[in-house]
Amino acid sequence: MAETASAPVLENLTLWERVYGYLRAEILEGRLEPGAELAEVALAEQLGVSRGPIREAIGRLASEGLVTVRPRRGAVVRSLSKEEFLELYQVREALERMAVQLAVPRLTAEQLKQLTTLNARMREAARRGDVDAFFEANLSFHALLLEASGNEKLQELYQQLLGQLGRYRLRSLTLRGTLRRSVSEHAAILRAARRGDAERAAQLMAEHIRVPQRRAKALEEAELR
Amino acid sequence: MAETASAPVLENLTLWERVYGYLRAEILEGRLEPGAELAEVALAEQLGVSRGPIREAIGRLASEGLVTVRPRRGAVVRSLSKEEFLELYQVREALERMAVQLAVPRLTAEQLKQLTTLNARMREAARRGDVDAFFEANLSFHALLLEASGNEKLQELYQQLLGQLGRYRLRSLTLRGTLRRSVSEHAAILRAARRGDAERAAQLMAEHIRVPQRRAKALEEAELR
DNA sequence: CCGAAGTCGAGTGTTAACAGTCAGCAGTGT
DNA sequence: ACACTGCTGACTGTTAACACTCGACTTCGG
Repeated sequence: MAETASAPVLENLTLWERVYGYLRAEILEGRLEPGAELAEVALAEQLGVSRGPIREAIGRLASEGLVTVRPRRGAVVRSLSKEEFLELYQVREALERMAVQLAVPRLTAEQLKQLTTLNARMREAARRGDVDAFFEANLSFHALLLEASGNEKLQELYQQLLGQLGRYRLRSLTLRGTLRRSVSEHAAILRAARRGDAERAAQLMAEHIRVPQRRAKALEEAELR
Repeated sequence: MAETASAPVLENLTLWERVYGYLRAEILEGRLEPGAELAEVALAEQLGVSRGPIREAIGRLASEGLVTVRPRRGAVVRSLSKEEFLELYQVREALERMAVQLAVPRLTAEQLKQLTTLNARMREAARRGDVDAFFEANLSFHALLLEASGNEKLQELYQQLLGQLGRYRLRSLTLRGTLRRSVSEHAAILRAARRGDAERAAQLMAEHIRVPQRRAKALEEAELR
């Protein structure tokens, strides 16, 4: 799972944990698409383990919402309906609003600088039209705020949520105008944060996250990638 | 296995699902206290199944935060430190604030009436000093708001969170003055809701949930029940 | 040609046994 | 008395095999 190479940390993970990490990465990085079936026997042979650890890994993934198990009929990679997608986005809004509110009074000068740098990188990527670089910096920006909240449970739930949402990317979000708007919304959040106005920053973040929601609401089911 | 008697619903659940339900109830209803060990062999014998389903059930509970598994050293019912308790409460604040914001524009006259009735029941229980009745109505009040939000994922996470938090009850919350204050905060939320002022209602709910947080923050670790 | 009952196979749910690990304890040496 | 080493038992992690379910295909009757 994203091995930080050259780390001779002796891998003391149990088998099911490694299977879990493998499957999770396969799903999050899109090699297993929504709807794909997870056959226990096939996976067991492919990975060289028995079905026990496979089942435990799949159970865990199901509990986190990445796969759906239909009792006696096998597991499939979960696919989200438009309604489910919107619901998850509302939860994200709730969590991230709270994260900002908690983070603002705790932000160090160093963290503020990092956030500013990340937003500058996004502005630059938007100017070049480099969508991938934009989204990467964007992810870091939001992740840094979550980290700065100091609430580990909040971070954990947020990461889990992103895992489910991240596989779906709205085309309309890659428009250049949309990218630029996103940058200026971030800037406004940072201005409020520098003033120490947590309530205002949180409010702006909530509105910022509502933008993709409105876009998604206007889409047909099929357009959800 | 913990059959809800006189429910002839043909139980088509798999074994591990029933074990899961049994253990979950044991934990939530306090028969298994935080720190208690969950020995696989003992449970298997006690419930008349093999260790497989037991392991799957425990894995699921771990994923939901009700138990902690220490690899190769068994599972124990999770106990929360003061810091973890506070973190979870902040997450609850985030979710419930969002629930109210979503619920207010959707509330039917029927639901508003139910909420008013529940709050009246709480006022009456507070007057009598009937703490149990108070908390029961209080739970229903909050649950109804979550339901009215129309967001199933939000409800699911909320219930999961309550499962973790519910086992710890702060003594200071049972003081009569605290109960009365809670009732009037609910009333204020309902007034804002009737006006259709979602933002204000959400704000009041957030503050309402911050009260127990402040109480908990002032406590020593041991006093957390 | 169409529908219903029967059969078969693939795959999941469950079990029992094997293998390895960790905590605790006894014993030895300093 | 104390620390360290090596054993032992209990328990978890994993495996392979058995049992049963459900879907798909075949077959038979109308």
